[in-house]
Amino acid sequence: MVSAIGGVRTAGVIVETEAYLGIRDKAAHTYGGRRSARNESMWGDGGHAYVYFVYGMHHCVNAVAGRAEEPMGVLIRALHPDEGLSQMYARRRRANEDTDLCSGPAKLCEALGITRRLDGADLTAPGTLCIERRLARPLPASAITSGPRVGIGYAEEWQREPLRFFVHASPHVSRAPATRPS
DNA sequence: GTGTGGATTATCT
DNA sequence: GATAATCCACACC
Repeated sequence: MVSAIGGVRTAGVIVETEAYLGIRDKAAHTYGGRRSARNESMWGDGGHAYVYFVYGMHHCVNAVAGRAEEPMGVLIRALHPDEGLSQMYARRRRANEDTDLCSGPAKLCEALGITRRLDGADLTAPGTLCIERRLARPLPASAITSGPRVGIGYAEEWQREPLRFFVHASPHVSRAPATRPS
């Protein structure tokens, strides 16, 4: 994932995501067909960004995945930063090491300068925000682990669905693999 | 190292 | 008026 703001590129390899499965997923902003100005871009065609603001101070970014009128998305939870690190440190004064820059959905938005101004951006074409192929070859499936999603305690049975995906060997994921849910 | 609670505001009811 | 797809600081072990 790449941002280019004010001519400065910052980028990293996506190492952690969560899936949100549309109107039937209780954890999704679009559960039950809820549609509003805030989540409008989730209802557009896939390949665009959905950027939202939470907890009065944080932004998070999704890649919209469904077709138009199918509000599915992939929350980008962590990156392995590999370009524009000095700019990331400038945006995140509190970070002391590379693993503090993008190891969380709100952190990576701060590091890449992503705000609601970029809501709806086309991720498939070069621009201020886009997703590029950054690895020479895809990771093997064995490098990726799934587990329960994070921060959605209100979602009842959907809470435990293994819809979080992360590269288990990466030190840049947002937290250690979840210990078994009883 | 681990656990707990405060910050802070857009958005919806 | 309540809630939220989070992060950070600080207390305590």
